[in-house]
Amino acid sequence: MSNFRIGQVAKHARVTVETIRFYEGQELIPEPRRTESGYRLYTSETIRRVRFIQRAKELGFSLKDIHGLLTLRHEPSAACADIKAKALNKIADVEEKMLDLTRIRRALTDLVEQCDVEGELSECPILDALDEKDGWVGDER
Amino acid sequence: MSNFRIGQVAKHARVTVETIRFYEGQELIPEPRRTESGYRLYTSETIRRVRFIQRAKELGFSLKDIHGLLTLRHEPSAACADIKAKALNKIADVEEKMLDLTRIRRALTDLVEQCDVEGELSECPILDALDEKDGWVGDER
DNA sequence: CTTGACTCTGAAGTGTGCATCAGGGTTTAT
DNA sequence: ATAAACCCTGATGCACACTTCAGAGTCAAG
Repeated sequence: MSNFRIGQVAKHARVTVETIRFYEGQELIPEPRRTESGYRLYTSETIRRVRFIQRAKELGFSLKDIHGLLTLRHEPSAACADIKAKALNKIADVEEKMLDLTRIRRALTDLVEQCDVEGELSECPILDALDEKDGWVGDER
Repeated sequence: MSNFRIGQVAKHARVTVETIRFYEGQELIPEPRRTESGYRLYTSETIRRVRFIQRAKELGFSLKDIHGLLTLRHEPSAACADIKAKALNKIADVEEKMLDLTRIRRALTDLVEQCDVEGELSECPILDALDEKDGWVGDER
């Protein structure tokens, strides 16, 4: 169930072979072993990794973020406490993303409802939806 | 409560003036009126818009997506049904993102727990997080 | 044993989302 | 009335995440 060549990995993970090689350069996937002639040989683990990377990207994580996620558990000499701290930070990131998504969805569902009730869209509920957590426009950081 | 110049808008929206002008070029914000000498004059509506754009970006929406969101409500001759369909598509996107984030958070909290209980972390739980919804690696489109 | 699909490396190019610079004009405070 | 702070346009530069060459070797099928 192993020994995929780069093209097969690409197909299964729905990316191009160049993306795979690029990820290798970025250390997002480990250097694979090679055939005698130099062809890369992968296992299905790599396919899972590449798929994970694609999903995480869609969620707004940068490749750097993703690298952090993927290497959380075996940092060079990290004490368990360090790993935990980092993981907790990531959790906070994730939760903020979720909160914002909730607001966006709220705005969108409001829009749909207005669509249902009237044939007419007077005001823009999308613009309103992300407002309330800031006060008036004049608030500074 | 109106008549902001570009620098004030930038400050209130926590971006640079270049970003504002860039957004104008991308038609993400409307062309503002001008003073006699050519200075742009905005209302607080623009500040709200720019803030909205920043949030949506953090969620992984591209500027093109955001343009779509912002112009949903007054498409040239779009039937309400078209607008609704677009909004529903976005909602589906958002909900998928939320599901994925939930899975990632789960993986991260599991990781933290393992950290608490043991000093030992066996396999990478993060990779598992986004796995189950695809079948085996061999599924094609 | 040749044709076509696949793979290799390294370098250069692309699209997005701005940031920076060059070379000016405008406003405001002192 | 002049310096500081702001604004203008248009061009160029930059980080990120790839994509596209260019030029060559490898392998399976007929």
